[in-house]
This record gives sequence, structure tokens and C-alpha cells, in this order.
Amino acid sequence: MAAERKSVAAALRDTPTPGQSRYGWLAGALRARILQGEWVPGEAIPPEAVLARSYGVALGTIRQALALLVADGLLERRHGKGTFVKAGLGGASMLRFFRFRQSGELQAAPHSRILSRKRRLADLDEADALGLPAGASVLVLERLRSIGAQPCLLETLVLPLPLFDALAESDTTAWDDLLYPMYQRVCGVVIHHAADHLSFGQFTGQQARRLDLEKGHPCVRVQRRAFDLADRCVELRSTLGDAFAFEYTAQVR
Amino acid sequence: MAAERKSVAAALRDTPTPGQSRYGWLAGALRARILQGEWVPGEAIPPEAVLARSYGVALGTIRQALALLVADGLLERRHGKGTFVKAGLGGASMLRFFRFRQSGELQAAPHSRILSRKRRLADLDEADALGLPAGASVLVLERLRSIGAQPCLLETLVLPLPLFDALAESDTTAWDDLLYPMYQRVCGVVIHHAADHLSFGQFTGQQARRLDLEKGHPCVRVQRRAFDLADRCVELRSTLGDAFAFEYTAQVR
DNA sequence: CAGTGGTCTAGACCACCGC
DNA sequence: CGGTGGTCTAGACCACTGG
Repeated sequence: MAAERKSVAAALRDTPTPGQSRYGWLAGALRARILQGEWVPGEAIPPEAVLARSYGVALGTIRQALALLVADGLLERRHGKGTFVKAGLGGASMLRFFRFRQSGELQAAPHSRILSRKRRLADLDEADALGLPAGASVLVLERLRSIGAQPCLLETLVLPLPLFDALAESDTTAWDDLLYPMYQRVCGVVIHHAADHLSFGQFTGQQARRLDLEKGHPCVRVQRRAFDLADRCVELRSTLGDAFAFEYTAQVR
Repeated sequence: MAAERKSVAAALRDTPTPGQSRYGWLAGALRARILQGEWVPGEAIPPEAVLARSYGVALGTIRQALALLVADGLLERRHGKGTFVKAGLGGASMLRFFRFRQSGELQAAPHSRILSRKRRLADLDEADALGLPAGASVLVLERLRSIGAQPCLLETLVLPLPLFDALAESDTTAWDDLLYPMYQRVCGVVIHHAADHLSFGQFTGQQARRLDLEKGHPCVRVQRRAFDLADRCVELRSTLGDAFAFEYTAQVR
């Protein structure tokens, strides 16, 4: 995350700058206004000229500040149109770890089914990761992702509960395939970035059954922590898939 | 790679600009001068003011051009000192995919041993990947990487041969643990970036023996293509390791 | 066409580095 | 101290977007 990140309160004080660059301070101030929801994702912030005038600063300075937030993934600039607050992560970015080759038919669309949903108390690791007090409750989901008729990924999600209450009751069969846009629409939660941790293991009998594999079959586990705009962890996700379908490319530098 | 990348010849023409920004053209021109070896890695290029004057351009413009090359990993700026051509990749970046926990002793230093070295003709895939003509010859190395007394990674390297001739005869027992700095020192080859492709499989009996594992043990394979400053692929590498020691974290956005 | 961001200029002053 | 890159200004003009 950007180095100039401060608490919202600190960033909002209008005293100019301590030992910091002016554009760094401006970036913090603008970030705070975005996090406060002054402009919703997808909406344009005021044009450079207006911002420059209102902060009493030259155009180039405001542009440097905006560049920081663009690099941070918070803003997006469109030539001739304006500067927009970015919407969150969209795509089915879990499947990028696997190649599931469709034999026969054309590549069928991936889809998802919720296998189970329940509330329970967060254990210590979960509470720690989600920044919850001890004894907080969470929503736990099991989810099966398939391509065509072939089940391929088995997922467990842990969501902090005051925040995701709206998902605790609604009809799961009506849910979207992609959860992140739904988080945003239904709960106002924007997923901004995530960290995926990969490891190998073996399927238990129960897990294997879900995916038409055998107990002990090699398995890739992707453990994800997903964060909102304010950099709070708001989703824990564990995804299991056939290790022989695993395929991932990493760029070095 | 940067969008403004052009052939060296095209970038060197001193006719100003077609429909391109001036700083984009400047970046291309400076890139070409770097690739031609006008300044060796680690050396400083002329200061902004000198460049600006010699290209007849404002300071801000030259700074934008330099910013592009910095983002590209070709240059590095040091406040108060100068702008330097970056040295290539350094670290033991293969081990980042694995956690080899040392039981007992403190973490021993990793080291490497060359198991075999031979010349042969490149097969079609290798020639294609390395951009060689059919029938070109390559140097093939087998290498065992260990931590303390524990062998943990088994590597096969394929190097294009006119370029790496200097490695075909020298005493392999005197080689460095880290190959990339040695490529640079001995062959003048700077590794600038690489792409790693991860997949899962099982060890053959011969491979397993090298690593004190059993035939059929789960195995992660990392296939790397490494590129020099001019973006030519100059190394193919296949690394095998115990899948149960695999541990990798990927940032999403 | 008016409004937006993108490029470029020609300066000024500051902060860091090494001698 | 002189030389380097880092910040900032107050403009000008260009290129893209949409009505």
C-alpha cells in the first residue's frame, strides 16, 4: 500500500504539511474523501483545475497527487472524460490458477452453487485476520464452482457478520456467479485487492466426492484474504482444486 | 514491456517525432543508448540538466522520459547522486516458491552443485523459445540446490551457445551459487526479467533419488524463461521441488 | 463546441550526497 | 560547498470526449 497512507482523521486535518511533500499530503486528503464515500465507485471526482484551485495549489502538484492514487488503484483517469473512482475487483480471478480443459463441447460458462450457509463464532485465527473482537460472529459459506457439468473448485468463505448481514438470509440460489460485484451491490463492500497463498495437499474423502475425485488425490489450496478500499480484510476464502489442473504464471520483476 | 519499445535503429533516428509524445520518443532514444552499452549497468547516465540541454528539451520532459525507464526497471534514481543503469536480477528467486524448514540447526546457507554439463542441438521448442535458428547448439546443465545438507531443488538449464561459450569449459566447481551475476560477469549477459510457469506432477525414480524422496512423490515444476535487457530470451530453466514444501503468495491487483 | 486530461515550458527553491 | 535529483509554480497549447 502507498507509503503516504495515514488514518482518515490524520489525513483530513487541513493544516498543510509537516515534513511531507505537498502532493503526498494532497493524495492522503483525497484518499480520505474517497474512503468516506464522498464519491461512489464509478463516479468522477472534480476536474484537476477545480481541485487545484480549491486546494490553492498548481496543476502539476494536483496531478502528482492523482498519479499516486492511480498507481494505488484507487482512481482511474480517462482522457477527455475525467478522473473516476475505481470499481473493485471484477473477474473470476480464482480460475486463473487452473486450466480446466473442456473435452468435446465448446468451453461452457463457469457457474457456482452454494452448498451450505451458516453463522458461527469466529475462531481466533479468523478473528485476527478479519480484525474482529474475540467472539464475533461470521457467515460461513461452502460453494461449488463448475464448468459445464464438471465440478472443479470447492470453496469455503468466511465473512464478518455485521457487515454481510444482507447475505445471511437472501435466497442463495438467486446469487450471482461472481461474488465481488454482489458484495458491492448488496452490502456496499468494494473489494480493492487481495493476497492469494498457494500450497499443495491431498483431498479428504468428503472433499474428493464433491469434485468426482478419489480420496487422497493431489490438491491445490488457494487461501485468499480480500481487502476493501480502506485496506480492511473483509473476506477469507479457501479454494481447493485438482493439482493436476494447476497452472500459473508469475512475472519476475 | 513498455509500449514505446521500438527497434534500436528506429529509436536512434534523430528526426524528432511522428505522432508520439516527445518524452516517449526520448525514452526510446535513451533505452537504445543503454542497450547499446553506452553506459554499463551500475553506471550513472548524465544528469537531467545535461540531457535536457543536449536534447533541447525542458527539464520536466526529460524527467517524464526517465520515469518511463525507471518504471520499466531499466534505470534507478538516487536522490543527490544520479540516475543509474540498473544491474540485473540478483537474488535466489527460485527459493521464493518453497519453504524448506530447517529442523534443528540455524538456517544454513543454500548452495548449488552442477551435476552435469553437455552441448547438444536445440530441439524445436527450445530453438523457438530462445529465438535460435533450427539446428543451433545449446549448453545444457543439471544442477542440484541444497540447504545445509538437505538437497531440495533439481534444475535443468538450457543456454544458447554462441552467447554462453565462456561457461562451456570453465571449472564448474568454482561457479557461483547465483548464476545471474555470473552470467553478467563472465558472459556480459544481464538478466532483466523472467516469467515463471508453475505446474504440478510427480517425480520419476531418478529425480526422486537426487532429492531423497520416493518415486511418484508430488512435485512442483517451475519453468522459467529469462530475458536480457533487449528482451531476448537467453535462458530456459526447469526447476523441480517437493510439492509439500511449496508455498507461494500472489498479490491480486 | 466547451470541458476534460495530456504534454511541455522555463524557471524557482528544497533536500540529499559526498568532498 | 557544488552537484544531484525532488518539489512546485503559472502558465501555454494539444488531443480526446460528448453534446
